[in-house]
Amino acid sequence: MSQTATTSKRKSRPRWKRRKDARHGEIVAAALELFVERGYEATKLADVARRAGVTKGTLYLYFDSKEALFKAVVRETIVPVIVQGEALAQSFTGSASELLEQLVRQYWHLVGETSLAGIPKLMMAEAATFPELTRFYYEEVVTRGHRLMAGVIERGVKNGEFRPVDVMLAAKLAMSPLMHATVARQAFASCMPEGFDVRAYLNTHIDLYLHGIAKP
Amino acid sequence: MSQTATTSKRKSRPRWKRRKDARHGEIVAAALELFVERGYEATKLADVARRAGVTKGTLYLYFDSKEALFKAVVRETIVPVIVQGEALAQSFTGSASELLEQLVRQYWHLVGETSLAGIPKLMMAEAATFPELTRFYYEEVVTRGHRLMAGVIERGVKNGEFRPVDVMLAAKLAMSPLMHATVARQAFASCMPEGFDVRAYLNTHIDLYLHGIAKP
Amino acid sequence: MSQTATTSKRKSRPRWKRRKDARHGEIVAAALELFVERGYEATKLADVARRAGVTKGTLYLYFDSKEALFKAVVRETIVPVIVQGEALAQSFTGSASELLEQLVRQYWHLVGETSLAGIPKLMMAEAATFPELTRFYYEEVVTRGHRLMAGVIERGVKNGEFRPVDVMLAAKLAMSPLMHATVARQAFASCMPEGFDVRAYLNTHIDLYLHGIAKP
Amino acid sequence: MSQTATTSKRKSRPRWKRRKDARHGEIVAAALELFVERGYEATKLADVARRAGVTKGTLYLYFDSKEALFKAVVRETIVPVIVQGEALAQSFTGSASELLEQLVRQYWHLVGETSLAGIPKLMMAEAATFPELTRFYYEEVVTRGHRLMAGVIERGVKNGEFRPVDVMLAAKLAMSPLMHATVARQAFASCMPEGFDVRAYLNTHIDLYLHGIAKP
DNA sequence: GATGAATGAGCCTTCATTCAT
DNA sequence: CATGAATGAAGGCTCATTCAT
Repeated sequence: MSQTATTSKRKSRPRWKRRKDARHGEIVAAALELFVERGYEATKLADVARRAGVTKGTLYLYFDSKEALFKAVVRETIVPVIVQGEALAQSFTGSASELLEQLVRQYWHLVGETSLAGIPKLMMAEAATFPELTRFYYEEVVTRGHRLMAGVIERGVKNGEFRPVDVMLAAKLAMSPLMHATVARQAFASCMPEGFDVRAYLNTHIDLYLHGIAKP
Repeated sequence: MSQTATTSKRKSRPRWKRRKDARHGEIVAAALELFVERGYEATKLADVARRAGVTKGTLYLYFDSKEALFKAVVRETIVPVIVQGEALAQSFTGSASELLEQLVRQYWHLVGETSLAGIPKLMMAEAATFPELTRFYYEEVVTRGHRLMAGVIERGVKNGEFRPVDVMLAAKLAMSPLMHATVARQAFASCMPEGFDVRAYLNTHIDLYLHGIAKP
Repeated sequence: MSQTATTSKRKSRPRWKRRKDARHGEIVAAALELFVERGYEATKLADVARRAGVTKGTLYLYFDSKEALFKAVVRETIVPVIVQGEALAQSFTGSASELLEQLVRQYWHLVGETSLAGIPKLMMAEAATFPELTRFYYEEVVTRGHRLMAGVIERGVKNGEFRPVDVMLAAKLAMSPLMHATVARQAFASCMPEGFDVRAYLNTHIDLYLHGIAKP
Repeated sequence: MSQTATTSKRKSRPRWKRRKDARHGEIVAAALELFVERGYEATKLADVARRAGVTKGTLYLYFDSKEALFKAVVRETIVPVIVQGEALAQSFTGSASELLEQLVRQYWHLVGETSLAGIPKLMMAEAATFPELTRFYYEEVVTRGHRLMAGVIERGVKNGEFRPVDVMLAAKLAMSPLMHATVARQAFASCMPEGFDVRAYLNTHIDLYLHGIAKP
């Protein structure tokens, strides 16, 4: 809800443009929330519009159709994740174990705990409806994420920290508890009134996993 | 699908009754497929009817509404899983490690590989729409499953096979790769043309997990 | 609930026939109630069947369609009224005033207070849907009723009891408070919790009317 | 039918705002005609829309449901009648007999002869379906109308024009021929090809009634 | 004669999309 | 750039009617 861009009038263009850009973002944000909450079909454009503070007609000034909006939501929301992931990969230093732990915790910090957490659930739910988008997501997010993790594990194997394993499978197994927690948390939030102790869950995962892969 | 109704014509009634009993199951089966494929909202009752080999009106002889059909699909499909889970629990003998491995493989055999695999994905996708059903599922399936696994792990801890761990968290972590694979497979099936080597995935999971939890 | 008709076989026809005739009447009675209560369109054949103690299919053994059932209900129910009216006409003795009063009271006794009271309301409501039936009703019931009353009034005029009036109009005016009360009572029953003092209403009507038409 | 459907779209688009205000009334008018003609259940929203010159969907921009439309039709149509009735009551001068006659003729002029005449028939037919609306109608229209008439009669009794009578009953009896004629005319219009000489009917009613109630 | 499972046309209602203002 | 009235294509659900048993 970043309102009023009425401050400086110096640049006449920027004003509008900024407003326009803001609108775009506000609509995407509203749509993300609703798509995650209710799923694609059950989300009404009227609700998206209301939550974004515009009218239905306005949506069509920014997006061609509901489908286009959905795709934009996923694509635009996921891009930062990819970028962050890549950045993370390059800044790695230290042992493989430390990196792996860091990656796991970072994922939760950057995705699991933020509004981005809805995206995986959304993709699971709507994959069949948007095959092309799903392929994009699978390749640019899932696979890339796995490769990121696989690289770390490979380092560990090569430098003798880890046992020799199929690094791609090991990467998937390092991620899957995260993925599942992300998705399940969206679904079962209301069933776990006392919440879900993510910290302990992550600690245990890292502990078990690193013990499991460590060279004896 | 179509049952042979050609058995015996002794009783005059059975013909109809058998048909009627069969219909229920056929409709549920058709609905399950479509709900999993497309989600609740996107599934049209006309399609369910067509796939079940009946007309739209007939659905209402068996279910009060689309919502009721959905709930019936989940409940009736999930009950066998619960029952099998309980049965499995009691037939356990052998070491905790063996049991854990067996449980993991059994789950995949009985759920991951069958049409039941669609249910978890369905629940993830539609949880917010059916809170009551979600609670039922969470308590009768998720939690029960976790407890089953937790019991095994506790055995292992007590008899010295496993390190002392939070058994409930450890149980969740033993299951989450399975859950995630079940759900992701539904969603990304078309993205993995060469399939997904489940056997290797399970082997690696069991290997890593048992190494991770084993007493040094 | 057809019983086994295996007891006495002497008269094969009468037994069944009686049952069959009874069915017919039970269905008509059930239909009358429901048509009056809810109107033609809002009355479901399933409800008629249930109230008559048969199944939907059975209705079609007795009536060709919902429309046919409706017409039968009106015709069969109204015939006794006509017959009684005719009988009444012939048994008249006494002064015109007495006859008029008697007719008014009889109408209420035979129609207004019985289940026949629903018919006028029904005809008012559904007249446009069944023009042919409406014509039948108008001619055989309404007009005939008016003529009956007109005859009495004519007697009164001729023998000097009543002022010279248009007998047909006077007849209608003698009846209309009855008709309106009959119809309104059906409609507003629930709005008049203390009931509606019909006796006083009739007394006042007769009093005013006879004073109004009496020769000064 | 009676209306010349001059609502056509000949003219190039009128102003939206003006259109929107008009739409409401046009829909109500179209619905009134059809509800009266066919009854609530038999009236299809598609027909209402067509007669109002809009599409089905548009109806829902103005009314929440078919039921809401029905209630609006009755309420909005009946309010003017109530208002006129009240106005009439206050403008009364002259003898009670004159007032009564005036009231009777006014009713026919303002209701019996206009499109409002359909409302009483509608309420008779659908009362059971809309109890709340019926109560409103009974209290705000029927009872109020009776009280209006009762006031006039009471005046007459007090000033010696009329005999002492139960004024409420007398009021009902002054109105019931009007009510019945209103309703019956809707129903039996097609059965009275030569029409129905309302003038003579009203004259006779007034004549008989005033003679009947007059102090001897 | 009775049954009741099955049908399918049709209705109310929703909602993504368009377009004149 | 924004609006919001209007559209029309479905979709869920009902119910009169049929027919094999």
